[in-house]
Amino acid sequence: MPTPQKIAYDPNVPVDPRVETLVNELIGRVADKWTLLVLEELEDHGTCRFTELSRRVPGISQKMLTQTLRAMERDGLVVRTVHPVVPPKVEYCLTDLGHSLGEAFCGVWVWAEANLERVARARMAFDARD
Amino acid sequence: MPTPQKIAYDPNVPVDPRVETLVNELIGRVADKWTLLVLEELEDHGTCRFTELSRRVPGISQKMLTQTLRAMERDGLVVRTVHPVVPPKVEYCLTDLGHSLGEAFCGVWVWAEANLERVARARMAFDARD
DNA sequence: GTGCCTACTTTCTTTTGGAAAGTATAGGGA
DNA sequence: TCCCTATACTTTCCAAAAGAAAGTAGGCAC
Repeated sequence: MPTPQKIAYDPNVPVDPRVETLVNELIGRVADKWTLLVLEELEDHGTCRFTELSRRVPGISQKMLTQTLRAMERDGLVVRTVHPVVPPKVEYCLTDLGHSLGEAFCGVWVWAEANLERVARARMAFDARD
Repeated sequence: MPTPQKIAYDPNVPVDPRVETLVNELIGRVADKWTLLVLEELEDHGTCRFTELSRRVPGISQKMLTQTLRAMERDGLVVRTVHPVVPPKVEYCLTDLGHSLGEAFCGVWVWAEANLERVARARMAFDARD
């Protein structure tokens, strides 16, 4: 292990550009509307079934829910458990990694809630120009 | 002001569903790949010109850069300054609000850098199944 | 005149997303 | 027996969004 793990970002330590590319790709994958909403739902309600999620996540289509859950499973964020019964029962829950991502995004939820009004005012001001 | 501003999320305090809808919408707007990458660039390099940004943000097209910057401007995240010269010179920089969003996303960057390998391993394991 | 510079805009094509219908399977009711 | 229900998808079709590339404006150097 050549370097100890960093805790916070330090702009004075240049990052290996290959690492930066990988980080950008991962951020692009993970910073997705549906991934975020599913993550939040699983954080708040723990283990969920497919239909439960599709009811809880506002506006998601079944297609996007399947895609999002598969991608999250592949990335190690959720575990998918199939119970071989009829009608089918499939449960999804967060892994430790998924939970840690949820915590990392926590600041963004807090920010959004705290700044709703500021953004609304900025939009009104912008739209009123000209 | 009916309630004091919350600092952290408390699952025991139910949130007004209308507020939750607005927060979801705002998250959906702001948690966008290009918004994040532009935000990072402006955090790291301060004021930037259009072409500079399009060079620095990997893979963005001019069209998406314009769209992203306009949306960020409308939301009060960046300021756009036009210098009436020829050839044109337009500078973009973060507002306080934009900077605070950057800080809120900081946890996600740290998470991504810290967990690159774990995600890579999860993907390999997933792809090796069957 | 021709070309150059920047910050876009426009046009066209490809990719992605959403809505709705279809699939498989077993049990229960008429 | 036939039909209906329930769940977790998959498929199909169409609209919306994103990407690539070319076009625009307008002063200045040559």
